[in-house]
Amino acid sequence: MASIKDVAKDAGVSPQTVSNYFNRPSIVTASTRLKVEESVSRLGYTPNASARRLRTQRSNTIAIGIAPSGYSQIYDPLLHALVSEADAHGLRIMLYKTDSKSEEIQQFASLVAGGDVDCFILADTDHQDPRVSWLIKHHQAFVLFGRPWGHTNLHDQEVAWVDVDGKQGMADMTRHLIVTGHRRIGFLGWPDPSGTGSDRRAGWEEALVTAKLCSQEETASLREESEDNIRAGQIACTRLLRRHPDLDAIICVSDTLATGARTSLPHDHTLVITGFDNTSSAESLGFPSLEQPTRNIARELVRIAIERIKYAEDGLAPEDKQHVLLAPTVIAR
Amino acid sequence: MASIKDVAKDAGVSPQTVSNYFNRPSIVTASTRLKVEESVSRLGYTPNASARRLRTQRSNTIAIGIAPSGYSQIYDPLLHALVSEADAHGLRIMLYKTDSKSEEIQQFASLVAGGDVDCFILADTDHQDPRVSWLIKHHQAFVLFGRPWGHTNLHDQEVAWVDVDGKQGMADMTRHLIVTGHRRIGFLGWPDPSGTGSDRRAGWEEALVTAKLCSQEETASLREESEDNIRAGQIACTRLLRRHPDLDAIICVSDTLATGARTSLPHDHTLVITGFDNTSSAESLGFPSLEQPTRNIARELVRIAIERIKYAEDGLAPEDKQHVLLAPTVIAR
DNA sequence: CTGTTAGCGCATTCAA
DNA sequence: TTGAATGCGCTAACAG
Repeated sequence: MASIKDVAKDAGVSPQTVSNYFNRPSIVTASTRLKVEESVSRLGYTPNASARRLRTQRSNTIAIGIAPSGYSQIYDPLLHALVSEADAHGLRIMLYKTDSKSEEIQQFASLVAGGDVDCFILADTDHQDPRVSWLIKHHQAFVLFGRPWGHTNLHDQEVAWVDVDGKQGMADMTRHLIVTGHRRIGFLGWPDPSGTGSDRRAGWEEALVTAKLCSQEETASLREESEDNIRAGQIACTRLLRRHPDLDAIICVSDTLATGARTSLPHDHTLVITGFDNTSSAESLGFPSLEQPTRNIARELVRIAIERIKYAEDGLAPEDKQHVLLAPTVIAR
Repeated sequence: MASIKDVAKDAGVSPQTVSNYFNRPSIVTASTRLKVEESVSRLGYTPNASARRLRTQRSNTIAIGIAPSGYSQIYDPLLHALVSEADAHGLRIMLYKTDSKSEEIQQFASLVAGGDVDCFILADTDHQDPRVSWLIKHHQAFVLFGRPWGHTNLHDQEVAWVDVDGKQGMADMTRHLIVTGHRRIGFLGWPDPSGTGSDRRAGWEEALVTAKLCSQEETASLREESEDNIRAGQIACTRLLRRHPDLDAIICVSDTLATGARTSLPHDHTLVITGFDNTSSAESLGFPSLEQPTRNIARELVRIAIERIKYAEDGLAPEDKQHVLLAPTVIAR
């Protein structure tokens, strides 16, 4: 494996010049640059990342925690988009395991001390999340995917986040149903407390009340709560329809609940069910849903990650937005 | 950030002893070990991974390529399982972007030269895959997820792989249908050439013929081919049923096609549809499916990865199986 | 069993 | 503008 010395020897310059060629090309003479360039390509030289990391104390790596089994907030398409986006900025994505929040803090400690990671992306944070406290205390760069619900100050400059505007999306979906002729629109949500759940519900409520389709008080009766699984969704949907047989649409907080609702109805039922996430279930069962702006989420996460790394190192405060809310897209079906 | 020297000073031993404590604990006296242990925990010391990598010339990292958009063979649950399994062996998972096979080889070159990766896991390889040739030529450790279909010698010791035994799974599913009273069992598959597709189809054929439910020649009429999307599955299912209205079950090569088939039928239709992968669609639509042995796949991939790394470095030939076929599980519904 | 010496590959001082 | 020295943190040899 060729090292910087081999290249230097081959090009007839000092190792330092080769280093400069990569890191500060502007200070190398054009003619020298040419010689180095040729040697580099001839020897197929690539700088050794570990050595560079040891020297610069920077890993150029973003770490993402993923829960080993079942549901994690970082969904597959987002991971793809993140890898692509990170790659475009010369950053690498590393995965680490997180069974619990306390275990995750252990991982932070070892990854940081090991010099393996410059910035963390965490999902599913809440009020006074111990992980967030730990990261702030240790001046470790991080970005949240999802607002830290319940955080006293959602716009705390120490806590950067990117989130999907569920309220906006649900309001858009509600308006879509209204303008396509629906008048009695129910809602299937998650039980409190759920920041994301309340936010999404608020979108439905506001759009409904604004359109004067019901009063604020009535909304409570037009909705049901359910755990996020198909069977529970079926039951909740049945309960809701028993109370309000006149509904002509039900907006669900997730595709999972929408799937439950859909499958609890006879196939030829005209009731419209809508979901959230536009998963393959939504496509297969043919119900409308809201699609997350995955590409933009990744772009913003990486942009902010880079700024946070600079901030953590040089202490220079980031100028651009550190709190980004992106609206999902209505997929009509 | 505490370094090995700090720990050594604190514990009153040499840095080397601290190093031994971590890497060859057996050669350190119990009493010394205790002292070191205390200092380590007091200072919160974690070895610097970059320094260790530079020194040992090993990254302890497995790289997985993921396609930036859309479908990749490495599905989400497998990624989770891999992270968990790798963690248990002190290995880390790194993701890299792969738009095309030629781009992927570029990535290989830079990741290897940068000392970032010890072993690659690749999916979706075929006959004379240029990526595989490159890796072998450069003595780079790798494992395939999925057999290299068309490879002259599937049990070439240079090419290790882990795969799911689709044929076995499909045969199991077919037998499951037979013993639960089905006699006319059709098949919805992918168009040739598809190694995975033919393999799965063979499972259905063999089980059917073995049970003397039809002759080998008849099977050709009992099946339809379709691209792997829902709409195409609906159409193919309709076509098949027009030809064979007497079918009492249809085995599909994927949950996607099964979803198409299922939704093309009236809700109260008694025809049984089965899929492959046991996705949320299978659960939501309530059709039987085959579940991939994710946990075991991850375990085998990591085990083989470790052996391949040793092999690539010390040249000592791996003893254990380098070609593993794992059967999926029938999820009856 | 422990301590000393040396160097992995690179980038940042300085001096020329 | 280029070259020579130094050390990031660690571990493999060796010597004690």
